[in-house]
Amino acid sequence: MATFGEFLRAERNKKGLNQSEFGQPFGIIMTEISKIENGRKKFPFTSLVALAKFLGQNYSELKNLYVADKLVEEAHKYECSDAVFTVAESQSKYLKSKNVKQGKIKF
Amino acid sequence: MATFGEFLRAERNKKGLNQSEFGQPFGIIMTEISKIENGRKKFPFTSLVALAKFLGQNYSELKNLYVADKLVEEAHKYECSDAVFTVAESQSKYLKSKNVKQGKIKF
DNA sequence: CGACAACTTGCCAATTATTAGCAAGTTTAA
DNA sequence: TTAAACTTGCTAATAATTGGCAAGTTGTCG
Repeated sequence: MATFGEFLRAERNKKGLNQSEFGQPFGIIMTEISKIENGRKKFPFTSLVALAKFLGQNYSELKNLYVADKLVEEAHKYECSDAVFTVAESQSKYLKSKNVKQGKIKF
Repeated sequence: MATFGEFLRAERNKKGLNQSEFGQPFGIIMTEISKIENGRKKFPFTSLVALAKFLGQNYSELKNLYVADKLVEEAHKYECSDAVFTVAESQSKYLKSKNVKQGKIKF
């Protein structure tokens, strides 16, 4: 499992495109693609649906990869052990069960 | 496993303090503590060490709780399933192994 | 029903973070 | 050495987060 940037670079190479060509469909210029592949900035979330189509991949899975990247960055920023992801998962489950009980189906 | 805000509120109640008193040692006024307990804004990270001491708790565990809260918020913002946390963990492990191979011990 | 303490929320200005794009520099391969 | 592909530094614009005050709730006690 690679980072989102590395994943993008691999997909781009599969298609034999350079950064300029790859960015075209999303209106992203070469230098931005470079920064994205190198993890210096995020792929714009608003283009993620288009990206999934372009890559012929499942949107939800792609989104998971995308968001996971952010989570990892956050965890490393705070120098957390990987245990933090387990804690997060149980907090998430807790929140959902709480909201179900309160009738807030919004999850 | 509760949210960080709920956790704080529980700890405060254990000590029998009101929000004003609880915020005192960290220089945080009542309305801010309220927002923090209700998850409307973050406890300042710069005071987390002091908080751990004040609560007599292990700093790393407290930090995990604190950061996990952020991760959950992010995951929900993007409407991700809990699978995202597992993906994140494996991405994190991948990054670490990659950095070890490159001699960057910085994790 | 007041009155008071404890708490929540809305709003705003100020700080902080993130972004897009260009310019300049680096790498790679012929 | 040259050119294409890529990376990085810088800056102005945009977006996100914060602290604090004011105004509004809630809950309890007499």
